[in-house]
Amino acid sequence: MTIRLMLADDHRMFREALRGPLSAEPDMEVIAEAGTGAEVRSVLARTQPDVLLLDIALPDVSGIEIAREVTKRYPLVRILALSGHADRIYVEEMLRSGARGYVLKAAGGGELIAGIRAVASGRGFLCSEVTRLMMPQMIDDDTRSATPPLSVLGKREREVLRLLAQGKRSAEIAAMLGISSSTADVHRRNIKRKLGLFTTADLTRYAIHEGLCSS
Amino acid sequence: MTIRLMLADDHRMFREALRGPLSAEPDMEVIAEAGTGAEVRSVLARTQPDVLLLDIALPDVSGIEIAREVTKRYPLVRILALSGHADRIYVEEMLRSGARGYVLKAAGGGELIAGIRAVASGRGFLCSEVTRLMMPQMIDDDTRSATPPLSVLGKREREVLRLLAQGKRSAEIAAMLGISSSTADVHRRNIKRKLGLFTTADLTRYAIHEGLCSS
DNA sequence: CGTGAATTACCCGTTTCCGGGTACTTCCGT
DNA sequence: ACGGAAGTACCCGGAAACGGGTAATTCACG
Repeated sequence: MTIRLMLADDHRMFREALRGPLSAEPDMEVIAEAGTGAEVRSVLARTQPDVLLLDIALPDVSGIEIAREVTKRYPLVRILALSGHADRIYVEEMLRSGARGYVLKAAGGGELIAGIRAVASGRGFLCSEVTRLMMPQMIDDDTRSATPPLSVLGKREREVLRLLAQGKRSAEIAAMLGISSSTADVHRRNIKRKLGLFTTADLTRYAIHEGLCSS
Repeated sequence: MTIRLMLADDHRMFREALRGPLSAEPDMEVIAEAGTGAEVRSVLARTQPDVLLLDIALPDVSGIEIAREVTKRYPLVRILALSGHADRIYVEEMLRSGARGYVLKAAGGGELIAGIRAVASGRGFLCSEVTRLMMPQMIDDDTRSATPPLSVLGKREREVLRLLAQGKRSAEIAAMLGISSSTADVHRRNIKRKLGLFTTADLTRYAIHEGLCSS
């Protein structure tokens, strides 16, 4: 039985290069590609693969959001997340959002193929490095790994965080959002408390990391 | 005549996938690979390719720095930069550091192969999107594009910037570098003046963008 | 050798961020 | 209906950043 694949990654060179080895597998066929979240949506509206290889960092919308939508709208499509970075927050969030597996680009093609087969047959799959990363979960006290997901913040808090990371001062943020500067300060405090962060640089890095703004 | 290639990119999956199409070209041969700057150095010490395909974002050291070293130490090795991002600052800096060409990963394999051939034969090469990016050079007034390269900062200034972006306060930076907090403040002011930036968030984004720290 | 930049260090007053607290309203889930 | 969280807004004093200025030393380059 043939596994129909779809590749979603903004690096066209990568997609093209990957098509060869995957198509060479006797049980695999690449039926579609997409370079942006919008393209993923539009392709899926017409045809659904068995397995969606989804890069977590699409240029227009995060892989997490796409994974949520796809899982909800096309529950038969199995998502295998692809990432350039070993980062626990992303792994957890992607799995929570419906991905069945997670493979690092630092892994070899062999692990990718094994992952595709695993999720196609209904199992989960984590590449070996991600498995190792998730292992010390109970004892790892590293602040970085423990940074909460963006979802702990409310809508307003996310807005304020984005503007802070863009370099706006409290007074500017207040003016932009039509609130007082006291309120902007309160949001800043709440954001820091919830994320366990301290300085504006910490907040900025977090915001970039979560895709709220770009560097 | 065969062009001997070396691939330097931290994504093993990408390197593996790219090897196939490149080796299939009758005039090309992939002789080496590297996933880190350290590996690039150690491989080059033993053997030099004709063309080095160099990803600008290696995990341990920036492609800019590697390009500088390679250009100085192995002037016969021609560097073709590979990047996931169309960003003028990087393009200019890589070209200044000795790269003969620049190709985006968003480009197709065809442009990569054309680029390899061009630099192997002594010409320069920019993929079409990068060419377009460099075009409006004279009229583009966007602050973002005008942000100066990291090289405008002195050694100390770069150290201070890195620590600022990591969330350290002036007093902490002073203690860490063995200087007074006044001096740390002066460096901060000079950095802002030179880069034309204002807030700590601005500095943090810049530092991340320049590869001085991660998000 | 002279000059400019980098590095070091301080003065000052102002603004912003920060962290402690207070309180009210609205919305949503149980 | 009730409770908790989000959103709004303020009080306070202190810390840190900010931006104006001063100055000295060292180093690299023409």
